[in-house]
Parts: sequence; C-alpha cells; structure tokens
Amino acid sequence: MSPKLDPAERYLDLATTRFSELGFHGVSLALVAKDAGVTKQAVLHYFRSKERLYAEVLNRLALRLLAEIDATLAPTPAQRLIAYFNAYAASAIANPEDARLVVRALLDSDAQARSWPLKPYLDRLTELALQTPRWQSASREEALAGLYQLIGAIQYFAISAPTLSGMYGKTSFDKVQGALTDDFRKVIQGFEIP
Amino acid sequence: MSPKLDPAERYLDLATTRFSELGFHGVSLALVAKDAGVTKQAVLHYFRSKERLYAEVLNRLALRLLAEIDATLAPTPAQRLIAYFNAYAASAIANPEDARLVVRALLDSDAQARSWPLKPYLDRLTELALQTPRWQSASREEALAGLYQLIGAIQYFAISAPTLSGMYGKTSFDKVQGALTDDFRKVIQGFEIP
DNA sequence: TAAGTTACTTACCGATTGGTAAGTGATCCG
DNA sequence: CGGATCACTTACCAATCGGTAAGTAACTTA
Repeated sequence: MSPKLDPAERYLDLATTRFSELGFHGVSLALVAKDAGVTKQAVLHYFRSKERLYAEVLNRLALRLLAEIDATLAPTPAQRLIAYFNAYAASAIANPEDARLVVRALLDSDAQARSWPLKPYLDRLTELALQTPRWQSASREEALAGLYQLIGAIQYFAISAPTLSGMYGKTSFDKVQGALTDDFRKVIQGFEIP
Repeated sequence: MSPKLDPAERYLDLATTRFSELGFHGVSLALVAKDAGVTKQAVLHYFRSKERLYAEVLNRLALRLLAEIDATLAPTPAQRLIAYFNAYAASAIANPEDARLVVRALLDSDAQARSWPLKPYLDRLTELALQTPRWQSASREEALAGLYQLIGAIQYFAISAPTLSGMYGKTSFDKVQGALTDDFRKVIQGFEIP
C-alpha cells in the first residue's frame, strides 16, 4: 500500500506544505514532526537545522519548476512560453502550494543579492522570453521584468482563488483561467493577434 | 524638529515596516519595541496583543489604499483605472512596503472566509473594472480575477525589483515601469489601442 | 493643590523555540 | 556471529515568545 517512501523525502513533502501555508517563521520543527508522527529530532536527523530544511524545500521546488519548462514543447519560443504559462496557471490554480512557496521565498529574500535558489528557473525563462516577438528587441532587464509580471499575475491569482471563493461564495474561479491566459498570449505575442 | 507624532502612530509605522519585511510570525513585540527604543509593554499598552497590532496595521493600510483610488480622477472609468494602476505601480516600485504587506496578508489569510480588511479596497476596484471595455460584459468574478492579475503583476514586480537589482546588478528597473503599465493599459482597454 | 490620566517601566510567568547529547532497537553486511 | 549503520527516541538546554501585574514619573485638569 505505502510506496515505502524515503523518510527524508516524506519529511520534505510535509515541510513543503507547512512552509507554503505558514512561511518560514510560522513553521516549527515540532509541527512538521507532528505531521509525520515522529519527534522533531527525527527531522533534525536528516536536515541539521530548520534553515537547511527550508533550503532543501526550495531547492527541490526549483528543480521541479525547471524540469517543467524543459518538458514543454512547441514549435516557436513564443508558443512554448505560452504553453508553459498555460500549464503553469492550470496547475497553480489546482494546487497553489508551489506558488505560495515561490512568493514567500521572494518576500523573504531581502534586497541583498543572496544566493537565491530560484534564479536558474528565472534565467531559463528569460532566455525563452528574449526570443518572443514581445521582447526580442528588448533588454534582458525588460524581458525579466515582463516575465515577473506574468508570473506574478498567475501566482497572485492562484494564491487568491481560495480566499476569493471564501469571500464571494464557491463560484468557480477556475473557469476564469481561460480568459486570463488568453490575455497573456496576447502580451507575449506583442499584441499581434494571429 | 520631531513633529511630536502620536506614540501609537509611531509604533504602528515601525510595526508596518517590520511586518512587511518579516511577516506576522517573523516579528516579535520585542523587535518593534526595540525599533522604537522602548520596552514591549509600551507597545502592548496601545495594542493589547500582537494580533491587534497586526490588524491595526492592515486596517490603516486598507484605508490608505482606498483613499488613493478615490483620489484618482479621469474622464472615463477605464482611464481612471489606468491612471490608478500607473500611480500605484510607480509608488509600489518606489516603496514596496505596502505591496509586501498586501501579499503577506493574502498569503496568511487561509481559504476560509475570514473577515479580510482589504476587501473594501478590492470591491471598489471591481466596480470600476466592470465599467471598462475589457470587463463591461463580464461577470463580477471575471472582473475580480482580471484585477487580481493586474495587481499581482504590479506587486510581484515591485517586490522583486530589489532582489533583481541585487542579482543582476544595480540596473535601473524603474525605467522598465513605463513598458509594463503600457501592457496593462492595453489589457484594460480590451486590446483596442486608441 | 489634589485627583486623574498618560506613557511608560520593572518584574515575572508558563509555554514554546531551535538545537545538543546520549542512548536504543532494528536491519544490513562481512 | 559481530560490528556498523540507520532511524529514530528520551532527556535536556538556554533563549525567546506573548502576555499579566503592579508600580512610577510626568503631565493635565477641576
């Protein structure tokens, strides 16, 4: 029945959920341990501190995000970027856990340039963006800024959806997704609707 | 020299900064007190608990945001919305503190419909959005979702700007702002470039 | 001048925090 | 069979957490 998951991997999963819900400061080792049904020393056995546990959670997330870009195939860079954002928006709305983590990581990383685990993911996206009509003649900074807006729009909406449903009734906000990604398609294609 | 600021107001200002930097769980009463050069009981004298202090910070923020919408004047609803977002983007990039707070508040409010202090602000914006070409024939949910994307794009970029500058050098990301708000203008106007 | 009121302070509390040290039972390997 | 490794546990720690209680010095008001 149980797939005999590596204990460290299991703790990492539970920590991922908790960190996405409560943020770094809101999560205690005891809470993660309680979720796993062990003592906190069991968690510390694998990750020597709370900092390392959190770093590992972010590293794993970055790898997952990077893999999803590479798994997206389409004829042109613009179409590939659109396909990626479509898939990302869909999965983010269905499961906002990753989006919450990314935003929290963004908020918690201060202005100083510390090593930020999500940088490779953004670099990969930037390369792609620079080959689209919207940003082909733009600077790297402009492309990066544009991407941040698109990612922000998706993540923000994904994070808000549960709260919105709570405030405005259980209306199906997932149906809205089609319209929004349509806007993105137009932005990426430089407002030249094919 | 000192404008003889109300002590409670001063603590509120300092708490706002700290909560935006570190989130609710990351801020201790002792930290805010240390910033103010007093003991934590001085802070507790005005706000009877940390929860109340945080709630007051959010309430004040919501009032400020609401006032800024009302202060934005333009002939048509679409132009007013565009003007507001332009002004908001500019101030958010210049000072991301408010944006950080809003995003943190959004992350920390769980899916359950609890009383969310920023709701009136969003309601006001939604009313405005429903009168623009982009959403005039849309449902309330669609308009709200669209707004969330725009707000998300602005706030996300504003929050990221310092980190981006840290990672990619002190390039002036504020110059990018013009281009991004241009995209928004087109979205709001329903991709009908005047 | 006496009585509040304001704006704090010191003293203290139990609970929780991240982390260390030392041990224990089960499983693996030669 | 015996040592090593694995996956934990119990025991413990100083520091910090939010919050209560009681007191005090300065200022305001009747």
